[in-house]
Amino acid sequence: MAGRHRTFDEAAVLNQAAEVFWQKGYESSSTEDLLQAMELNKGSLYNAFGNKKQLFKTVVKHYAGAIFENLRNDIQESTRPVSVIRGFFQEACDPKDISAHLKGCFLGNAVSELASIDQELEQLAIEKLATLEHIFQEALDRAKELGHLPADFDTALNARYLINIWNGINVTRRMYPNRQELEPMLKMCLNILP
Amino acid sequence: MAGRHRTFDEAAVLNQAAEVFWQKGYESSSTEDLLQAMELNKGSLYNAFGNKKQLFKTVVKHYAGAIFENLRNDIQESTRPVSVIRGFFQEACDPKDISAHLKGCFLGNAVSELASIDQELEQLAIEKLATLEHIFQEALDRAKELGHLPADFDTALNARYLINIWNGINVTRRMYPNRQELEPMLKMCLNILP
DNA sequence: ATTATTTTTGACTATTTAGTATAAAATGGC
DNA sequence: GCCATTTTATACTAAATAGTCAAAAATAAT
Repeated sequence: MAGRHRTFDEAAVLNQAAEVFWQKGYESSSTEDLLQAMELNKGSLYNAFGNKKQLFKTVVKHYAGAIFENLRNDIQESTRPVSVIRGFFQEACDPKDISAHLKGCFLGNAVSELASIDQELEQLAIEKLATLEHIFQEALDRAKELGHLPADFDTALNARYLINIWNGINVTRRMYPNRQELEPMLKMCLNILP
Repeated sequence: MAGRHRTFDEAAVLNQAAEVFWQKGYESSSTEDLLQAMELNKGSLYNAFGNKKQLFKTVVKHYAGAIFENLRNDIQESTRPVSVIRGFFQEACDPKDISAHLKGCFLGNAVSELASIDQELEQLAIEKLATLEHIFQEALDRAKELGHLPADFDTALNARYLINIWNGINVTRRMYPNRQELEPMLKMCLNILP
């Protein structure tokens, strides 16, 4: 295996690309925007990632992979999985990084934007949102095992309820980008949990 | 006031433009797309509506005006305003026109897309979504007057809850574009209503 | 009828877009 | 050291983009 080595860190440039796609969406992120954020030259980008669409797919998988692994770990390691879920939603109402309010949910944005633009990319984003729903369900299942939820608690239905709240918050937080206007509503939404 | 008359129906071409913006979003709707759907020539469009951004503003106002007037009428005329709200959400789960599932909510899509692209257009969409929230509240207020809701029912909080469900459904319906997968979750969401 | 005003039409422009091509630089295997 | 291979750098292209312009067509007021 001869040849010159990559001079950039693949994970790092994918994170930079994720920021751009997250903030501007798919279509409005120009290759120039991406190149500048990733600090790459055109040849390097096309050589390493193919084209804009393939880059987006790689970025979504990289991004979702990282987020979901963290969340799954937090749930597995916690003795109170319901609290992890609550914290996940609380963070959306009151993010450390205020720009998160403006950016919303990367995956939800992608579904909205790409529905009539690119079926394949939309499906990828949908698949990842469904994975998040499934992680919610895993957390609820674990809470049930721990006796924190009643035996007849429908974890599938409630996980779907939660992903819907999540999808909602990520638009509603743009309407009301401050904790005070969101928290009472969120509290009400999460009344279904102990 | 001399001069040639308009040969097109303004409301009709705005509806056509709304279809395009609704389906493809703001940035991905090219002037060519709009021209073709509106069956206008370039000069006519720019003469009548200024530019793409102004057209979008006009379209949003036209669209929201029509929808909201209908919904307000339905609420005012009904003796069961809660049923009108339920019907509004039910329609989102099981639309007569299946393409509505793919298009989602025009206003919610606009908020998602435009957040980091155009502040002014985002604010307009947010304002219209807030109007929808306010219509929900009017309906709940009326239901309270009619004795359909308890005297201590917090209509503002519940209206915010409902707009969040609405924002959620419009992404979740893309994940599950069929009644069966949405209805049980929607039923659960609307358990807060009698 | 003439004239001032408005709409319609379609050609035109300057800019931006995603993606390509080609050559130089770097590197490992022999 | 040489050569095959890979990455990097940048100039380039073809297509699409939003928006302009000037002339023709239509109309109302005088």
